[in-house]
Amino acid sequence: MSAAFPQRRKPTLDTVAAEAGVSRATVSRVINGSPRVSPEVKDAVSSAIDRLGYVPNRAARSLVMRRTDSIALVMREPDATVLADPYLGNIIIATSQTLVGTGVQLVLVNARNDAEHARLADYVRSGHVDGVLLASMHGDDPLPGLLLDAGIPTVVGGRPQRHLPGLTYVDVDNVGGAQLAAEHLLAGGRRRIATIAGPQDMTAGSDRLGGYRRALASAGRKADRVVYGDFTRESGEQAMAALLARHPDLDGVFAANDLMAVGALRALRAAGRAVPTDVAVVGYDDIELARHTEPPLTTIHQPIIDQARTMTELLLTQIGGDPVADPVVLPTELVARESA
Amino acid sequence: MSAAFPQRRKPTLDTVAAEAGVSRATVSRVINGSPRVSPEVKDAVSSAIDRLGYVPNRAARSLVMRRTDSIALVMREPDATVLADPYLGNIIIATSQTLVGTGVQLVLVNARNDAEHARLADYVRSGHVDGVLLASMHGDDPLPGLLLDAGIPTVVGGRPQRHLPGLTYVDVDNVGGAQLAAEHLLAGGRRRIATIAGPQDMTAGSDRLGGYRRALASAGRKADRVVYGDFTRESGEQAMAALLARHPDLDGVFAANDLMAVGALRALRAAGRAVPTDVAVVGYDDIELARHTEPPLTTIHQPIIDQARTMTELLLTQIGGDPVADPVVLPTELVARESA
DNA sequence: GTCCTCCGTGAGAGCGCTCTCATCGATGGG
DNA sequence: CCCATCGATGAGAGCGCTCTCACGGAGGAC
Repeated sequence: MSAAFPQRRKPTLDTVAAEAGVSRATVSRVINGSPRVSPEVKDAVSSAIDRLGYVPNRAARSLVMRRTDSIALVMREPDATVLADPYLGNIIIATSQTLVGTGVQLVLVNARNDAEHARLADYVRSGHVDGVLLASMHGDDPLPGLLLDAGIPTVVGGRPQRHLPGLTYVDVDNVGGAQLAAEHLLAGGRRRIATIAGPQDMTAGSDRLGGYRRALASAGRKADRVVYGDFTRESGEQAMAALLARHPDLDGVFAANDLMAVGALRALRAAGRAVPTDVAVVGYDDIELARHTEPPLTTIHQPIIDQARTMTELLLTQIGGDPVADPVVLPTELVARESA
Repeated sequence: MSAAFPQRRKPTLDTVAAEAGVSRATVSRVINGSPRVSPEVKDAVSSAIDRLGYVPNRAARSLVMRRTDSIALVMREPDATVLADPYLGNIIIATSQTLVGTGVQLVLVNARNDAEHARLADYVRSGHVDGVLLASMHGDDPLPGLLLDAGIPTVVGGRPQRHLPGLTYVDVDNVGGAQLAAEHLLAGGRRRIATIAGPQDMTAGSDRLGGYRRALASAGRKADRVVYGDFTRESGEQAMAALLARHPDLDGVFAANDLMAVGALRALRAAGRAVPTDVAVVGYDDIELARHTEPPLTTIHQPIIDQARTMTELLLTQIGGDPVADPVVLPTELVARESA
């Protein structure tokens, strides 16, 4: 608003110091809110800053501070999956919103394969970010360990396959959520229940199957009707068809994610089974799509926004010097619609 | 892989120079690929770098280079909208993927209101990024102008309301897409067509209405059946109900986005009209949801990935010193499913 | 009145890098 | 045989900032 001439040479601390008639050190004190500056000098400096339109140079600051006031959000995901599933988009946006007002910037890093992992490690070590948020790790990804060894504050989204002491994570309660889903089916009077499970090399996949089994066990039933999919709609459709062939009498299905549930709905329709009359279906994730299916899908809602916020907050305190916090597991809840 | 001790003090240029027995300047030359270094020295330096696990400090480099090798992606959007619509997520991910391998980093900036705009301008002027990508601008946002004045390379996504000379944008062809949609309805034999238009203070809204009108005019028909929504599903549902009440005889509808089309589908079902038999519906955006509606939605596909890629490429060349390129408008295409 | 404390301020070093300029040895033309 | 030329290398300044330390003056204790 008050920059005298748009394109004159950018003012530096010295420029401001000269304008205000004080030393560079004093200007720095004013900018950083040091209490040891007299009110008059402070005002003089502030007005000089306004007059010149001075903005501190972040590179210079981070060079001497060895801090960058920015964190990286690393996504590790093959392209197609990323785009079909709004999960990552939500994580990204929620993270960025949590950061608003903290003065910390979000750097997005795409590490799709191992080659890019090497780059990434270098990048982080070059001191360009103060900490790292890891989204959607697969299997036994080496990245968390690498970062931990390098002493970079790191928070993982989702429980890592292998627990590393000193590495915090924020997970949503997959076990509890799946349990909720199965209990809902049971409470609805369904007795011949099956599940379309996710890949077992992902914790989301194995935990959800575990929760499902636990619920059935508590009710004194065997959980022996299991077919596996890979979290895509197509796999859900095939799995449902296989389930129907193998257990024609089933009356309830829990799909480990909504996309597979959508596929199941389609297979059920093709087989002439009415939902939920003949077969009740419960999904998992509560994606936008779930409220628009025919019938609308009963599913498990995950607090993605909370997850992103919690991850960010844990990372910031850790960067601030606090000891590494304990892992956090956020509760999930069932959203009852019409499919079960 | 080869860092001797994980946590020794980070090596600097001087460390490497000492290790290799050369001067700091020579090491710098090797790192930056200068041709004026003898092969033997080059090898000696490279191996010293490997041995020490040296990684250049970006802050120091950008301090002297006045370049940061990173760009900002600024999103301007109220929270709710962002999360419901995967558009931004796609733009973000596509941008980040375009940047892979260029050595340029992506910084995400959330400027939700005017207060945050001021911060943003400061942030950009503090030299933390070399250029700015503006996503989803509304109305006559002052931000593009601010950045243009500040001399920051900037590329806008979508056509800005007010054209600023010297500001490039990359748009998808909203006019052409809407025209395609209307022509598809006409080609299908529909004669009593209406449209659910979007907000007219957004170019996507007004351009799509324009394209629709143009198609009808070419066919020698009046485009007088227009109701406005705000791009939400609810508004689409209400708009469709209003349209039905006002023009009970209509046989085709073009909704300016898929969410409103989904609402329209619901209103149509509630009114007992069969789609596409009684009324044909065409949407716009080709969101994931569109392929799962009942019936699957015929819609206009936008090359979002291309848009993000093009924006990024234009920005990079501009940062590289090329003159500001002309705006680019990318073609859209009709995806025929079952609703029309 | 003297000494000590404490507060506000300035001087200056140094963060890790790039780049200009100087240097030095080798090469070649006259 | 000397000097201009050129290519490889080193010395050193400086990017804009923070922070330590020193300093001068005011105020309080004795």
